Amino acid sequence: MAQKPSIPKGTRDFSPAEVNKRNYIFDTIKKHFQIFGFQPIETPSFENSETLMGKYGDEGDRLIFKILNSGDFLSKVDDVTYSSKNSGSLTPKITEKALRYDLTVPFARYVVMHQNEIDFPFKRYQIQPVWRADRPQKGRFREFYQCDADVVGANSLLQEVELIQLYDAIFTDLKLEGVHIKLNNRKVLAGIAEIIGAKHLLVNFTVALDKLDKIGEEGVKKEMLEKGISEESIAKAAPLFSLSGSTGEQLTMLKELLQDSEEGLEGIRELQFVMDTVKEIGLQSAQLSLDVTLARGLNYYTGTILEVSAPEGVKMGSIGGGGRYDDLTGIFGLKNVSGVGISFGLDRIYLVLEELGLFPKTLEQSIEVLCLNFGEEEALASLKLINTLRKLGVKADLYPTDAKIQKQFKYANNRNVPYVILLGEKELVENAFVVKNMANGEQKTFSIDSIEDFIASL
RNA sequence: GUGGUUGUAGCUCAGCUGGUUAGAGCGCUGGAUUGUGGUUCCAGAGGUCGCCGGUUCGAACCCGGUCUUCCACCCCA
Repeated sequence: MAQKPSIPKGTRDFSPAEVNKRNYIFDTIKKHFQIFGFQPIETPSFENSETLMGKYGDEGDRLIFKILNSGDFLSKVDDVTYSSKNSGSLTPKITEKALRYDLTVPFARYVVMHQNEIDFPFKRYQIQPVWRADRPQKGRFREFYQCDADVVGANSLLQEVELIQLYDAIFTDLKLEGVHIKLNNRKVLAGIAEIIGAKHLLVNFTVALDKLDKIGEEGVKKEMLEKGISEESIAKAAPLFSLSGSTGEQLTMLKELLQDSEEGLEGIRELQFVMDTVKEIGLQSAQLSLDVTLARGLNYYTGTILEVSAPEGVKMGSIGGGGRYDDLTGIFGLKNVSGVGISFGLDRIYLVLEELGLFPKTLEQSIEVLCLNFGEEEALASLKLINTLRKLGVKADLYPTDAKIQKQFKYANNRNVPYVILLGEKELVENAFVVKNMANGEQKTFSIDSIEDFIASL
Protein backbone atom coordinates (compact mmCIF):
# COMPACT_ATOMS: atom_id res chain seq x y z
CA MET A 1 0.00 0.00 0.00
CA ALA A 2 1.42 3.32 -1.05
CA GLN A 3 1.92 5.79 1.78
CA LYS A 4 0.38 9.20 1.59
CA PRO A 5 2.99 11.55 0.16
CA SER A 6 4.03 14.60 2.10
CA ILE A 7 6.38 17.55 1.90
CA PRO A 8 9.00 18.57 4.47
CA LYS A 9 8.21 20.79 7.41
CA GLY A 10 8.04 24.47 6.57
CA THR A 11 7.68 23.99 2.79
CA ARG A 12 4.62 24.57 0.65
CA ASP A 13 2.96 23.75 -2.65
CA PHE A 14 1.40 26.65 -4.50
CA SER A 15 -1.86 26.37 -6.42
CA PRO A 16 -2.46 28.32 -9.66
CA ALA A 17 -4.35 31.00 -7.73
CA GLU A 18 -1.51 31.33 -5.24
CA VAL A 19 1.17 31.49 -7.90
CA ASN A 20 -0.80 34.23 -9.64
CA LYS A 21 -0.94 36.24 -6.45
CA ARG A 22 2.72 35.67 -5.71
CA ASN A 23 3.66 36.70 -9.22
CA TYR A 24 1.63 39.86 -8.80
CA ILE A 25 3.84 40.79 -5.84
CA PHE A 26 7.03 39.70 -7.61
CA ASP A 27 6.12 41.67 -10.72
CA THR A 28 5.31 44.81 -8.77
CA ILE A 29 8.55 44.66 -6.81
CA LYS A 30 10.58 43.88 -9.91
CA LYS A 31 9.01 46.73 -11.84
CA HIS A 32 10.02 49.29 -9.23
CA PHE A 33 13.48 47.80 -8.76
CA GLN A 34 14.03 48.40 -12.45
CA ILE A 35 12.47 51.86 -12.40
CA PHE A 36 14.98 52.74 -9.67
CA GLY A 37 17.85 51.50 -11.82
CA PHE A 38 18.64 48.16 -10.21
CA GLN A 39 19.84 45.26 -12.35
CA PRO A 40 19.11 41.58 -11.76
CA ILE A 41 21.60 38.89 -10.83
CA GLU A 42 21.17 35.32 -9.66
CA THR A 43 23.45 33.16 -7.55
CA PRO A 44 23.47 29.40 -6.85
CA SER A 45 21.06 27.83 -4.39
CA PHE A 46 24.00 26.48 -2.45
CA GLU A 47 27.37 27.95 -1.62
CA ASN A 48 30.57 26.64 -0.12
CA SER A 49 30.05 26.34 3.61
CA GLU A 50 32.84 28.73 4.46
CA THR A 51 31.12 31.45 2.42
CA LEU A 52 28.10 31.33 4.71
CA MET A 53 29.30 30.06 8.08
CA GLY A 54 30.11 32.68 10.67
CA LYS A 55 28.37 35.51 8.85
CA TYR A 56 25.10 35.43 10.76
CA GLY A 57 26.28 34.76 14.30
CA ASP A 58 26.09 31.48 16.21
CA GLU A 59 22.32 31.46 16.00
CA GLY A 60 22.49 31.91 12.25
CA ASP A 61 25.01 29.11 11.80
CA ARG A 62 22.67 26.74 13.55
CA LEU A 63 19.90 27.63 11.09
CA ILE A 64 21.95 27.05 7.95
CA PHE A 65 21.00 23.90 6.06
CA LYS A 66 24.15 21.88 5.47
CA ILE A 67 24.46 19.59 2.48
CA LEU A 68 25.95 16.17 3.11
CA ASN A 69 29.01 15.45 1.00
CA SER A 70 28.59 13.07 -1.90
CA GLY A 71 30.19 9.66 -2.06
CA ASP A 72 31.68 7.80 0.85
CA PHE A 73 31.87 10.86 3.05
CA LEU A 74 32.46 8.98 6.30
CA SER A 75 35.60 7.26 5.15
CA LYS A 76 37.50 10.54 5.23
CA VAL A 77 36.67 11.18 8.88
CA ASP A 78 39.35 10.13 11.36
CA ASP A 79 38.36 7.69 14.08
CA VAL A 80 38.74 10.15 16.94
CA THR A 81 36.36 12.68 15.41
CA TYR A 82 33.94 9.97 14.39
CA SER A 83 33.71 8.25 17.75
CA SER A 84 33.54 11.48 19.74
CA LYS A 85 29.99 12.02 18.39
CA ASN A 86 30.51 15.77 18.55
CA SER A 87 28.38 17.33 15.83
CA GLY A 88 30.35 20.56 15.97
CA SER A 89 33.61 18.96 14.95
CA LEU A 90 32.13 16.29 12.70
CA THR A 91 29.90 18.58 10.63
CA PRO A 92 32.66 20.52 8.84
CA LYS A 93 34.23 17.21 7.75
CA ILE A 94 31.14 15.74 6.16
CA THR A 95 29.52 18.87 4.71
CA GLU A 96 31.30 21.31 2.47
CA LYS A 97 28.26 23.00 0.94
CA ALA A 98 25.23 24.73 2.41
CA LEU A 99 21.94 26.17 1.18
CA ARG A 100 21.86 29.93 0.88
CA TYR A 101 20.58 31.58 4.08
CA ASP A 102 19.96 35.04 2.64
CA LEU A 103 20.82 36.97 -0.51
CA THR A 104 23.14 39.57 0.97
CA VAL A 105 26.13 37.41 1.79
CA PRO A 106 26.08 35.61 -1.57
CA PHE A 107 25.85 39.03 -3.19
CA ALA A 108 28.94 40.19 -1.29
CA ARG A 109 30.73 37.07 -2.52
CA TYR A 110 29.54 37.85 -6.05
CA VAL A 111 30.85 41.41 -5.88
CA VAL A 112 34.27 40.25 -4.69
CA MET A 113 34.53 37.56 -7.35
CA HIS A 114 33.42 39.86 -10.14
CA GLN A 115 34.95 43.10 -8.90
CA ASN A 116 36.90 43.64 -12.09
CA GLU A 117 33.84 43.35 -14.32
CA ILE A 118 31.55 45.50 -12.21
CA ASP A 119 31.11 49.22 -12.75
CA PHE A 120 30.72 50.80 -9.33
CA PRO A 121 28.44 51.96 -7.89
CA PHE A 122 26.68 48.70 -8.59
CA LYS A 123 22.93 48.52 -8.07
CA ARG A 124 21.62 45.00 -8.16
CA TYR A 125 18.39 43.24 -7.32
CA GLN A 126 17.91 39.58 -6.67
CA ILE A 127 14.72 37.58 -6.18
CA GLN A 128 15.38 33.99 -5.17
CA PRO A 129 14.43 31.50 -2.47
CA VAL A 130 16.48 31.10 0.68
CA TRP A 131 16.43 28.32 3.27
CA ARG A 132 16.56 28.32 7.03
CA ALA A 133 16.38 25.33 9.40
CA ASP A 134 14.06 27.31 11.62
CA ARG A 135 11.02 26.06 13.45
CA PRO A 136 8.06 27.17 11.33
CA GLN A 137 5.28 29.44 12.52
CA LYS A 138 2.78 31.60 10.73
CA GLY A 139 4.72 33.64 8.18
CA ARG A 140 7.90 31.72 8.96
CA PHE A 141 8.96 28.99 6.62
CA ARG A 142 12.02 26.91 5.96
CA GLU A 143 11.96 27.83 2.29
CA PHE A 144 10.94 31.35 1.36
CA TYR A 145 11.68 34.07 -1.15
CA GLN A 146 13.61 37.21 -0.50
CA CYS A 147 13.54 40.18 -2.82
CA ASP A 148 16.67 42.26 -2.30
CA ALA A 149 17.92 45.53 -3.74
CA ASP A 150 21.43 46.65 -2.79
CA VAL A 151 23.87 49.34 -3.85
CA VAL A 152 27.58 48.79 -3.36
CA GLY A 153 30.42 51.19 -3.93
CA ALA A 154 28.68 54.37 -2.87
CA ASN A 155 28.99 55.99 0.55
CA SER A 156 26.38 58.62 -0.06
CA LEU A 157 23.46 58.71 2.33
CA LEU A 158 21.35 59.55 -0.69
CA GLN A 159 21.25 55.78 -1.25
CA GLU A 160 19.44 55.36 2.05
CA VAL A 161 16.98 58.04 1.01
CA GLU A 162 16.44 56.30 -2.30
CA LEU A 163 15.83 52.93 -0.68
CA ILE A 164 13.20 54.44 1.59
CA GLN A 165 11.56 55.93 -1.51
CA LEU A 166 11.70 52.47 -3.06
CA TYR A 167 9.91 50.90 -0.11
CA ASP A 168 7.28 53.62 -0.35
CA ALA A 169 6.83 53.19 -4.12
CA ILE A 170 6.39 49.42 -3.92
CA PHE A 171 4.04 49.26 -0.96
CA THR A 172 1.99 52.10 -2.40
CA ASP A 173 1.70 50.26 -5.71
CA LEU A 174 0.65 47.11 -3.87
CA LYS A 175 -2.11 49.24 -2.27
CA LEU A 176 -0.61 48.38 1.10
CA GLU A 177 -0.80 51.87 2.51
CA GLY A 178 0.39 53.04 5.88
CA VAL A 179 3.36 50.71 6.36
CA HIS A 180 5.78 51.85 9.04
CA ILE A 181 9.38 52.30 8.04
CA LYS A 182 11.53 52.43 11.14
CA LEU A 183 14.95 53.96 10.97
CA ASN A 184 17.94 53.68 13.24
CA ASN A 185 21.71 53.78 13.03
CA ARG A 186 24.21 51.31 14.36
CA LYS A 187 26.60 54.13 15.21
CA VAL A 188 24.05 55.58 17.59
CA LEU A 189 23.72 52.20 19.28
CA ALA A 190 27.49 51.83 19.43
CA GLY A 191 27.78 55.36 20.81
CA ILE A 192 25.30 54.62 23.56
CA ALA A 193 27.10 51.42 24.45
CA GLU A 194 30.33 53.41 24.59
CA ILE A 195 28.86 56.15 26.81
CA ILE A 196 27.41 53.71 29.29
CA GLY A 197 30.62 51.72 29.38
CA ALA A 198 29.31 48.58 27.73
CA LYS A 199 31.07 48.83 24.40
CA HIS A 200 32.28 45.24 24.58
CA LEU A 201 28.71 44.10 25.12
CA LEU A 202 27.25 45.98 22.16
CA VAL A 203 25.45 43.00 20.67
CA ASN A 204 23.87 41.93 23.96
CA PHE A 205 22.92 45.53 24.62
CA THR A 206 21.21 46.02 21.27
CA VAL A 207 19.45 42.66 21.24
CA ALA A 208 17.93 43.46 24.62
CA LEU A 209 17.03 47.00 23.60
CA ASP A 210 15.34 45.66 20.46
CA LYS A 211 12.75 43.93 22.64
CA LEU A 212 11.53 47.10 24.35
CA ASP A 213 8.10 47.17 22.70
CA LYS A 214 7.64 43.48 23.42
CA ILE A 215 8.81 42.92 26.99
CA GLY A 216 8.80 46.50 28.27
CA GLU A 217 11.34 48.58 30.11
CA GLU A 218 11.65 46.25 33.10
CA GLY A 219 12.07 43.23 30.87
CA VAL A 220 14.83 44.91 28.91
CA LYS A 221 16.66 45.99 32.06
CA LYS A 222 16.39 42.47 33.43
CA GLU A 223 17.80 40.94 30.27
CA MET A 224 20.65 43.46 30.19
CA LEU A 225 21.57 42.58 33.76
CA GLU A 226 21.54 38.90 32.88
CA LYS A 227 23.84 39.57 29.95
CA GLY A 228 26.40 41.22 32.19
CA ILE A 229 25.63 44.89 31.77
CA SER A 230 26.03 46.69 35.10
CA GLU A 231 23.21 48.51 36.85
CA GLU A 232 25.18 51.69 36.60
CA SER A 233 25.37 51.33 32.83
CA ILE A 234 21.69 50.59 32.55
CA ALA A 235 20.89 53.67 34.60
CA LYS A 236 22.88 55.79 32.20
CA ALA A 237 20.90 54.38 29.28
CA ALA A 238 17.61 55.18 31.00
CA PRO A 239 16.72 58.18 28.78
CA LEU A 240 16.37 55.75 25.88
CA PHE A 241 13.39 54.04 27.45
CA SER A 242 11.38 57.19 27.66
CA LEU A 243 12.38 58.75 24.37
CA SER A 244 9.37 60.47 22.91
CA GLY A 245 8.17 63.51 21.05
CA SER A 246 8.83 64.52 17.49
CA THR A 247 11.76 63.22 15.51
CA GLY A 248 13.55 66.50 16.05
CA GLU A 249 13.06 66.37 19.80
CA GLN A 250 14.24 62.78 19.95
CA LEU A 251 17.34 63.63 17.97
CA THR A 252 18.08 66.56 20.28
CA MET A 253 17.81 64.34 23.33
CA LEU A 254 20.03 61.73 21.74
CA LYS A 255 22.58 64.34 20.80
CA GLU A 256 22.78 65.40 24.41
CA LEU A 257 23.17 61.85 25.61
CA LEU A 258 25.87 61.16 23.05
CA GLN A 259 27.84 64.41 23.30
CA ASP A 260 31.00 62.59 24.36
CA SER A 261 30.84 59.92 21.69
CA GLU A 262 32.18 60.89 18.29
CA GLU A 263 30.74 57.77 16.71
CA GLY A 264 27.36 58.36 18.29
CA LEU A 265 27.22 61.94 17.06
CA GLU A 266 28.13 60.78 13.57
CA GLY A 267 25.18 58.39 13.74
CA ILE A 268 22.92 61.26 14.77
CA ARG A 269 24.11 63.36 11.82
CA GLU A 270 23.36 60.50 9.47
CA LEU A 271 19.89 59.96 10.88
CA GLN A 272 19.21 63.66 10.70
CA PHE A 273 20.25 63.85 7.06
CA VAL A 274 18.17 60.87 6.00
CA MET A 275 15.09 62.04 7.89
CA ASP A 276 15.39 65.58 6.55
CA THR A 277 15.98 64.58 2.97
CA VAL A 278 13.12 62.09 2.89
CA LYS A 279 10.87 64.76 4.35
CA GLU A 280 11.99 67.18 1.66
CA ILE A 281 11.14 64.74 -1.12
CA GLY A 282 8.04 63.31 0.53
CA LEU A 283 6.53 59.83 0.72
CA GLN A 284 3.33 58.64 -0.96
CA SER A 285 1.82 56.44 1.72
CA ALA A 286 4.49 55.05 4.04
CA GLN A 287 5.29 56.53 7.43
CA LEU A 288 8.91 57.03 8.35
CA SER A 289 9.88 57.23 11.98
CA LEU A 290 12.89 57.09 14.20
CA ASP A 291 13.25 54.07 16.47
CA VAL A 292 16.41 53.90 18.55
CA THR A 293 15.42 50.52 19.87
CA LEU A 294 15.55 49.00 16.41
CA ALA A 295 18.59 46.76 16.32
CA ARG A 296 18.15 43.72 14.11
CA GLY A 297 20.33 40.80 14.90
CA LEU A 298 22.53 40.73 11.88
CA ASN A 299 26.04 41.63 12.84
CA TYR A 300 27.11 43.08 9.57
CA TYR A 301 25.18 46.34 9.69
CA THR A 302 27.42 49.29 10.49
CA GLY A 303 25.33 52.38 9.76
CA THR A 304 21.69 52.83 8.84
CA ILE A 305 19.27 50.15 9.99
CA LEU A 306 15.82 49.87 8.42
CA GLU A 307 12.79 47.79 9.17
CA VAL A 308 9.30 47.82 7.70
CA SER A 309 6.25 46.62 9.56
CA ALA A 310 2.71 46.12 8.33
CA PRO A 311 0.10 48.84 8.86
CA GLU A 312 -1.56 49.19 12.25
CA GLY A 313 -3.81 46.32 13.17
CA VAL A 314 -2.13 43.56 11.18
CA LYS A 315 -0.41 41.04 13.36
CA MET A 316 2.72 40.17 11.47
CA GLY A 317 6.43 40.47 12.09
CA SER A 318 8.49 42.69 9.89
CA ILE A 319 7.76 42.51 6.18
CA GLY A 320 11.08 43.97 5.13
CA GLY A 321 14.36 45.21 6.45
CA GLY A 322 17.78 46.41 5.50
CA GLY A 323 20.68 48.62 6.28
CA ARG A 324 24.21 49.70 5.52
CA TYR A 325 27.18 47.42 5.86
CA ASP A 326 30.65 48.82 5.37
CA ASP A 327 32.61 45.64 5.81
CA LEU A 328 30.69 42.90 4.14
CA THR A 329 32.98 42.43 1.17
CA GLY A 330 35.91 42.86 3.53
CA ILE A 331 35.21 39.38 4.85
CA PHE A 332 35.96 38.12 1.36
CA GLY A 333 39.04 40.29 0.93
CA LEU A 334 37.72 43.41 -0.77
CA LYS A 335 38.15 46.46 1.44
CA ASN A 336 36.50 49.86 1.33
CA VAL A 337 33.35 48.89 -0.49
CA SER A 338 30.34 50.21 1.32
CA GLY A 339 27.00 48.62 0.67
CA VAL A 340 23.44 49.41 1.58
CA GLY A 341 20.38 47.36 0.79
CA ILE A 342 16.83 46.43 1.58
CA SER A 343 14.89 43.20 1.52
CA PHE A 344 11.22 42.35 1.02
CA GLY A 345 9.68 39.29 2.68
CA LEU A 346 7.41 37.99 -0.06
CA ASP A 347 5.56 35.44 2.02
CA ARG A 348 4.70 37.86 4.77
CA ILE A 349 3.61 40.53 2.31
CA TYR A 350 1.39 37.88 0.74
CA LEU A 351 -0.23 37.07 4.06
CA VAL A 352 -0.80 40.75 4.80
CA LEU A 353 -2.33 41.45 1.38
CA GLU A 354 -4.55 38.39 1.78
CA GLU A 355 -5.69 39.43 5.22
CA LEU A 356 -6.56 42.92 4.03
CA GLY A 357 -8.12 41.70 0.77
CA LEU A 358 -5.79 43.79 -1.36
CA PHE A 359 -5.16 41.41 -4.24
CA PRO A 360 -6.74 42.61 -7.50
CA LYS A 361 -9.85 40.66 -8.46
CA THR A 362 -8.54 40.17 -12.00
CA LEU A 363 -5.90 37.76 -10.65
CA GLU A 364 -8.64 35.21 -10.19
CA GLN A 365 -9.46 35.20 -13.90
CA SER A 366 -7.54 32.61 -15.84
CA ILE A 367 -9.14 33.42 -19.19
CA GLU A 368 -11.34 36.22 -20.49
CA VAL A 369 -13.40 34.19 -22.91
CA LEU A 370 -14.57 30.59 -22.83
CA CYS A 371 -16.12 29.14 -25.94
CA LEU A 372 -18.62 26.38 -25.30
CA ASN A 373 -18.37 23.12 -27.18
CA PHE A 374 -21.50 22.02 -29.07
CA GLY A 375 -20.00 19.20 -31.08
CA GLU A 376 -17.44 18.47 -33.75
CA GLU A 377 -18.48 20.87 -36.46
CA GLU A 378 -19.25 23.73 -34.10
CA ALA A 379 -16.00 23.17 -32.20
CA LEU A 380 -14.02 23.55 -35.39
CA ALA A 381 -15.67 26.88 -36.16
CA SER A 382 -15.10 27.88 -32.51
CA LEU A 383 -11.43 27.05 -32.75
CA LYS A 384 -11.09 29.32 -35.76
CA LEU A 385 -12.77 32.10 -33.81
CA ILE A 386 -10.56 31.51 -30.77
CA ASN A 387 -7.49 31.46 -32.94
CA THR A 388 -8.35 34.95 -34.16
CA LEU A 389 -9.07 36.17 -30.63
CA ARG A 390 -5.76 34.79 -29.39
CA LYS A 391 -3.88 36.56 -32.14
CA LEU A 392 -5.50 39.76 -30.95
CA GLY A 393 -4.22 39.11 -27.44
CA VAL A 394 -7.44 37.92 -25.87
CA LYS A 395 -7.02 35.08 -23.38
CA ALA A 396 -9.47 32.60 -24.88
CA ASP A 397 -10.14 28.90 -24.61
CA LEU A 398 -12.49 26.23 -25.98
CA TYR A 399 -14.17 23.75 -23.66
CA PRO A 400 -12.48 20.55 -24.81
CA THR A 401 -15.46 18.17 -24.92
CA ASP A 402 -19.10 18.58 -25.89
CA ALA A 403 -20.26 18.00 -22.35
CA LYS A 404 -23.66 19.21 -21.23
CA ILE A 405 -24.00 22.94 -21.70
CA GLN A 406 -25.01 23.27 -18.09
CA LYS A 407 -21.77 21.69 -17.00
CA GLN A 408 -19.76 23.90 -19.33
CA PHE A 409 -21.45 26.99 -17.94
CA LYS A 410 -20.73 25.87 -14.43
CA TYR A 411 -17.10 25.40 -15.32
CA ALA A 412 -16.97 28.95 -16.73
CA ASN A 413 -18.62 30.25 -13.61
CA ASN A 414 -16.23 28.52 -11.25
CA ARG A 415 -13.26 29.76 -13.21
CA ASN A 416 -14.50 33.37 -13.03
CA VAL A 417 -14.65 33.66 -16.79
CA PRO A 418 -16.29 37.01 -17.61
CA TYR A 419 -17.49 36.15 -21.13
CA VAL A 420 -18.83 32.93 -22.59
CA ILE A 421 -19.21 32.42 -26.34
CA LEU A 422 -21.94 30.19 -27.72
CA LEU A 423 -21.38 28.98 -31.23
CA GLY A 424 -23.86 26.18 -31.87
CA GLU A 425 -25.79 24.77 -34.77
CA LYS A 426 -27.95 27.85 -35.17
CA GLU A 427 -25.02 30.30 -35.11
CA LEU A 428 -23.02 28.11 -37.46
CA VAL A 429 -25.67 28.50 -40.11
CA GLU A 430 -25.90 32.24 -39.56
CA ASN A 431 -22.12 32.69 -39.47
CA ALA A 432 -22.46 34.33 -36.07
CA PHE A 433 -21.71 33.79 -32.40
CA VAL A 434 -23.44 34.74 -29.17
CA VAL A 435 -21.56 36.33 -26.30
CA LYS A 436 -22.90 36.05 -22.79
CA ASN A 437 -21.71 38.44 -20.13
CA MET A 438 -21.51 36.24 -17.06
CA ALA A 439 -21.74 39.09 -14.61
CA ASN A 440 -25.11 40.44 -15.73
CA GLY A 441 -26.41 37.64 -17.96
CA GLU A 442 -26.78 39.84 -21.04
CA GLN A 443 -26.35 38.19 -24.43
CA LYS A 444 -25.33 39.77 -27.70
CA THR A 445 -24.93 38.32 -31.17
CA PHE A 446 -21.94 39.18 -33.35
CA SER A 447 -21.05 38.24 -36.90
CA ILE A 448 -17.96 36.08 -37.34
CA ASP A 449 -16.79 38.53 -39.99
CA SER A 450 -16.67 41.41 -37.52
CA ILE A 451 -14.88 40.09 -34.50
CA GLU A 452 -13.52 43.59 -33.90
CA ASP A 453 -16.99 44.66 -32.77
CA PHE A 454 -16.82 42.03 -30.04
CA ILE A 455 -13.29 43.01 -29.02
CA ALA A 456 -14.36 46.63 -28.80
CA SER A 457 -17.19 45.67 -26.46
CA LEU A 458 -14.89 43.90 -23.99
C1' G B 1 17.55 24.18 20.09
C1' U B 2 13.50 24.57 24.75
C1' G B 3 8.26 24.23 26.30
C1' G B 4 3.34 23.67 24.63
C1' U B 5 -0.56 22.83 20.77
C1' U B 6 -2.96 20.52 16.52
C1' G B 7 -4.31 16.39 13.04
C1' U B 8 -11.52 13.01 11.63
C1' A B 9 -14.54 13.30 3.82
C1' G B 10 -11.62 17.77 -1.33
C1' C B 11 -12.53 22.23 2.51
C1' U B 12 -14.42 24.04 7.53
C1' C B 13 -15.51 21.32 11.63
C1' A B 14 -19.00 17.93 15.21
C1' G B 15 -18.25 13.11 17.45
C1' C B 16 -20.64 12.46 25.32
C1' U B 17 -16.90 9.12 31.07
C1' G B 18 -13.73 3.96 25.64
C1' G B 19 -19.29 0.61 23.36
C1' U B 20 -23.18 -1.54 17.10
C1' U B 21 -22.69 0.56 10.63
C1' A B 22 -18.00 7.75 12.37
C1' G B 23 -21.74 12.69 11.18
C1' A B 24 -23.01 18.03 9.40
C1' G B 25 -22.35 22.27 6.20
C1' C B 26 -19.85 23.64 1.85
C1' G B 27 -17.80 21.39 -2.51
C1' C B 28 -18.15 17.22 -6.06
C1' U B 29 -21.29 13.73 -9.36
C1' G B 30 -26.21 12.72 -11.39
C1' G B 31 -31.30 14.38 -11.92
C1' A B 32 -35.53 18.17 -11.89
C1' U B 33 -33.81 21.43 -16.87
C1' U B 34 -31.47 17.48 -24.60
C1' G B 35 -28.84 25.66 -25.89
C1' U B 36 -27.80 28.88 -20.47
C1' G B 37 -24.06 29.32 -14.90
C1' G B 38 -24.23 31.96 -10.23
C1' U B 39 -30.77 30.76 -6.61
C1' U B 40 -33.89 26.33 -5.31
C1' C B 41 -35.34 21.01 -4.76
C1' C B 42 -34.15 15.57 -4.98
C1' A B 43 -30.60 11.62 -5.10
C1' G B 44 -25.58 9.75 -4.89
C1' A B 45 -20.34 9.08 -4.36
C1' G B 46 -16.48 10.10 -1.11
C1' G B 47 -13.11 8.22 5.41
C1' U B 48 -6.24 3.30 6.39
C1' C B 49 -10.11 8.88 12.15
C1' G B 50 -1.79 11.71 10.44
C1' C B 51 1.56 7.29 11.01
C1' C B 52 3.72 3.14 14.16
C1' G B 53 3.19 0.52 18.49
C1' G B 54 0.81 -0.46 23.42
C1' U B 55 -3.44 -1.01 27.11
C1' U B 56 -8.48 -3.28 26.61
C1' C B 57 -13.49 -8.13 25.40
C1' G B 58 -13.70 -3.49 22.54
C1' A B 59 -9.87 2.60 20.76
C1' A B 60 -11.33 8.41 16.53
C1' C B 61 -11.38 8.73 22.16
C1' C B 62 -6.53 6.16 27.02
C1' C B 63 -0.77 5.53 26.99
C1' G B 64 4.23 5.80 24.37
C1' G B 65 6.86 7.15 20.05
C1' U B 66 7.04 9.72 15.42
C1' C B 67 5.57 13.19 11.58
C1' U B 68 2.78 17.64 10.70
C1' U B 69 0.31 22.40 12.14
C1' C B 70 0.07 26.52 15.01
C1' C B 71 1.81 29.20 19.61
C1' A B 72 5.46 31.12 23.29
C1' C B 73 10.83 31.39 23.78
C1' C B 74 15.42 31.79 20.66
C1' C B 75 16.03 34.21 16.38
C1' C B 76 14.09 36.37 12.14
C1' A B 77 11.52 37.71 6.33
